[in-house]
This record gives sequence, C-alpha cells and structure tokens, in this order.
Amino acid sequence: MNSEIKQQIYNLLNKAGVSGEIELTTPPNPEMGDFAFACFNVAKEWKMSPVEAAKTIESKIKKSNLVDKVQVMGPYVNFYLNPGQVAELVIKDVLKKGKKYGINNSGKGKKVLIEYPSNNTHKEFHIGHLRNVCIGNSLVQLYEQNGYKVYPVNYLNDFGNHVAKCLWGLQKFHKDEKVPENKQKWLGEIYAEASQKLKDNPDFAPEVAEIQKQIEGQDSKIWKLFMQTREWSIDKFEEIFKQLGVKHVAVFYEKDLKDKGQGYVDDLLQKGIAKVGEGGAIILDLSEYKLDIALLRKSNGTGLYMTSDLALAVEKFKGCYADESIIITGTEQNFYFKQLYKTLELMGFDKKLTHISYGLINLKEGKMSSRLGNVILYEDLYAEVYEKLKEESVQRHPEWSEKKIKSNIDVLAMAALKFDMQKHEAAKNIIFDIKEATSFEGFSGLYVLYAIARINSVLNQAKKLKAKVDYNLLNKPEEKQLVLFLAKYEEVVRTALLNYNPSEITRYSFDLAQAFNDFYNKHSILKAETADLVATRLQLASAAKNVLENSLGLLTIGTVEEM
RNA sequence: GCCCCUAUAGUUUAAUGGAUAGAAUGUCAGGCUUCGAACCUGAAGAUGGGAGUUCGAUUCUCUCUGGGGGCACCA
Repeated sequence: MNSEIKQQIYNLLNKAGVSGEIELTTPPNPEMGDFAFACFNVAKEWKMSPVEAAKTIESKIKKSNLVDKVQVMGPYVNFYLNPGQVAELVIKDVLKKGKKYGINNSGKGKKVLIEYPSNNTHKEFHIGHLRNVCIGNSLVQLYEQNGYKVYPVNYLNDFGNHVAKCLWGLQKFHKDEKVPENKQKWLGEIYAEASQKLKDNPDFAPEVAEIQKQIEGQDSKIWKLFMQTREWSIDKFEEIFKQLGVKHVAVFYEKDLKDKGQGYVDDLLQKGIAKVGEGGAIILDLSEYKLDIALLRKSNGTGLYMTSDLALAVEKFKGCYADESIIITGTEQNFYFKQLYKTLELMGFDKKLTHISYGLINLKEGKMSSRLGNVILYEDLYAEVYEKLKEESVQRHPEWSEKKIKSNIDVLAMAALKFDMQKHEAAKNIIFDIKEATSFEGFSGLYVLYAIARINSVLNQAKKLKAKVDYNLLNKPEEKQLVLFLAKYEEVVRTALLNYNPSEITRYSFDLAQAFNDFYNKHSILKAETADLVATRLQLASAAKNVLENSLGLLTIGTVEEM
C-alpha cells in the first residue's frame, strides 16, 4: 500500500494507544472497509479480548481527512477511506513519479551478481531454460530498479561429460552427414540420441570416457571439432539471449575454469580437508553436516561439475565488487548446491551465496528431460506462439502492413511467453500445457497488454477540453478499487524482491488489469456526465496505464500502442 | 533403503496462524446502434485421510496415503 496512506493510518492507531509494529490487512470485501487492523496481538498486550480491544481502539480513534469512517467488526478495526482523498493522493503520486512509481532505494550502494541461465553447450535450449531466463531477467530488473548495482553473468558449461557424449555420437553415427542450418539444434538432437544409446548399451561407456579425456587434454584429434561445435552452440545462445533481452556483463566457460578448479581440489587434499575415497576418487566427507559425501574429482583424474564450480565461485567476484552472488537453477540441484556452498565455506570462501531454484516444467505427457526426446524447444515454442498471434492479428487488422504486424507480434509473442513462465512461484513445479500457453485468454500477458491498448485508445481519442480535475468525483466503487490497487503496487514490489519471487508481480499486473476492465465496462470515460469527470477519469486511466507498464517492465515485458 | 520438496474446484493455481479459501480455464445462463467483446456480468464447483498444538489451522507438529526430486565418478 502507498506509504503515505499507511503512515496516516499508523498515526491514527498510535494516537489510539497502539504501539509497536502495526500490520494492516485488506478486508475480504470492500463493503467491510478498505483496510483492517486485527486486534489479536494488542489484545494480549492489554489483557482483554480482541473484541474489547477493537472497541477500545474505535472509541479513541479520531477521523481524519483521509479516513471517513472507522468501524469495528468483531476483532477487527476497519478503516474506510475517503474516495476523493485517496484518489488524489495516489493518482498524483503515480503521475508525478511515472516510471519510478513503486520502486524504492533499498539497494542503494549494494552490489549483486546474478548468474543465469548457466546452460550447457551441445544441448538444446528448451523451455526449462526459458523459465530460468525469465526469472533471472526479472530479478535483474527488480534489483536494478530498487537501486542495486547488478552484474548479470553466465556460466556456460562447455567441458563436461555431455560434450563428450555429443561428440562421441557425432563421430560414431553422424560423421559424414551434411551439417544442417540449425547447428545447435542438430547437436542437441545428437546429444539426446547418444545419451539414449549409451543408456541402452553401457559397453559404449569407455569410448565416451576416452573422448572426455581427449577433450580435457586438448588432444588435437578432437580439439578442432570441439571448438567448432562449441561455437555453433554459443552463437545460437547469443541469438536467443538477445531476443529475450538478456544482457550478460561477463560469461565464464568451464573450459577455462577446470584447471583452476583442479588446483583447489589439490589444495583441499593437501590441507587434509578432502581425501581419497573409493576407487581413487577425491571426496569431501560432509556427513557431519548431513550432506553426505561430495565428489570433487573422478578416479580417472578428470573433473566434475563441482571441480569447476569451486573456481567459478572465486573468479566471478574478480572484476566486480559484489556483496552477494545469486545463482538460478532447477530445484533438482538443491542438494548439490548445499554441498557446493559447504565445500566453499570449508575452503575459507566468505562471500554471500544464494541459490534460487525453480521447479521443473512437466508436460502433460510426462517429465521434461534433455536426455529424453519429449522436450519442448524454446525455438519451436516461440514459433508456435508467433504463428498463432499472427493469425489473430491479420484477422483483426486486415489493413495493417506486414511490417506493422511483425513489429507488433514480436512484442506480443515475447509478452505471452514471459508472462506465462512467471505465472507461478519459482520453486513450484509447473505443468506446462501448450494449449493454455497459446490461448491468450484470462490470466495471460495478452490480457494485460489488451487493457493497456484500450487505455491508449481512449487517451488518443480524448479531446482537449476546458475542465477541472476534481478527484472527489471519483466516488464509484470500481474507481475506488482501481485506485486502491494502484496504491498497493509499492508493497508488491517490495515483497517480490524480498521473496525473490517475480510471480507476485505477474499476478498483480493481471489483477490490476482486471480492476481496470471492471471500471471500464461499468463507466464511460469519454462520455462521462460532465467535462470535469471526463478529465478526472482520464487521469485515473493514465495512472492505471502507468502502473501496468511499470509492473510489466519489471518482468521485462514490453507493451504495444494497439493490438 | 535414506534425505528433501509437495498435496487446494474437472484442470492450472493464490492465500505473514485470523473475517465468507481468491483467481484463471472448462461447463451452464446472459451482455456489443454505447470510449476496442483478445472484454464484461451471473451460476454451480475445492483445502488427500487420521490425530495433535491453538481462542482460532489451507498454513505449525506427528502419522498414513499419493506425486516429484536427490542420494560416488551426470549436470
């Protein structure tokens, strides 16, 4: 809620004898008031029943300009705000602050590294990576807009076992094939195929291990192929990142970190923290922290993900002076990251490390895995959404040029996808239904964009007229609800950042669009009864547009004039 | 086998221990000579089972059942 409103209600409660931290809630129904103070805690303090406490507060409270009425309902003290007063306060604030409305300065002077999506070369970029990027993009925005200095970085794993598998498959089954146009996709498919073959026939394992050794040893037999295929992958990723609006300030590659990581493993071994385990592998016994045993190096001497991750943690902080490093991965790596962070701690590494994880995307048909064939590739998904939107747009706007249609859909398709990826809390597994994602009805990015397009249409049709803005005219329930929604935005931004949870913004932007549509359908803006009311409602509409755009901006979703 | 996460309308989901569990979609019934119907209004529809803590539990604890993930050479 708007801090000014909050402060005024706090003051009233303080004067009525309530001390300490005050929390206000929203009553279940607007007829029961706009804000509520629950008296359970204060009742304990005053040694009376919550109902008595509420009555005591009511009798001591004085009304103000802003607060029209105070009414007790059971253990709650409910506040009714004056519609004109609250409208003036909120709308003026929104229009004055513009793009800066809703954000705060909580991050001033703080620096944060955000690492995402840290995907693998030689594999597909699928819908799970899309979810990662969407969450990462939004976190970058949330931090940046709230005053933090943000360093978005990426870590491409170009040197792991998956590369060996892919190159093995390529050499064994696709050696003389003509390389298709979409090379990255081709490599991804070969990787998936190789994984499957290896699973079906474990006898191939030594061949893959040999290739892994060749790669790590920069053997000339494989190095050229490795570097070339690596580049194919990276080029495509860069293209995708550009389209999604990701701006990494630095990219780290496992290729460059593995040796350093091996050095840290040697150190740990020398210090007696790590030891030689079964079969000669280097391990770290973390069982006293209930983290089992971490494997730092394979028995054949080659590295693992952990090996390079030790070096990455250190290298990331060089060149930027961040206080904290955030990394975004799937929840399946939760345990691994606990092990990694504990290992770093034992190494003496003392930076703040935060692991944000997001749930798996399950398809209606079953689990998503890049090892199996049932993946939805980002490119395919985008193409499908794009086509569907194009069909709709051409139908609605036959007079639009192809160029205009394209530039419009570029924005709409991205909005649809990014919104859909952030509908739910990051940590939750989600079930992805392509039909729903491409339906554009209800809880979708297009719904919000449509509300903005309608506001634009109204604003463009408004004629200059002699009229006086008078916020007291905004006395309809739908107008007041819309105003209260606008006021709530600050708090939504604050908690979304606190919980690392952009989905709170997503939901808010939809709720706000809904509140506007409700108002729009019941009351005419341009044909309102008086010129003054027209002018005032235009202000309300502008404010709604402003906050809708701000909230979508945090989700890195752009908007269109018309659609 | 051990550890972690999770269970809310037909489906996808929301709810710092607090008021009548909120949406979307689907179904049914309505609304464009009225600022853009990719919209709006209305109806029916949910907390997996059992115990416990509490004035009060979707929320905390235990247990059972179901789902997901992880657990030494994958990432």
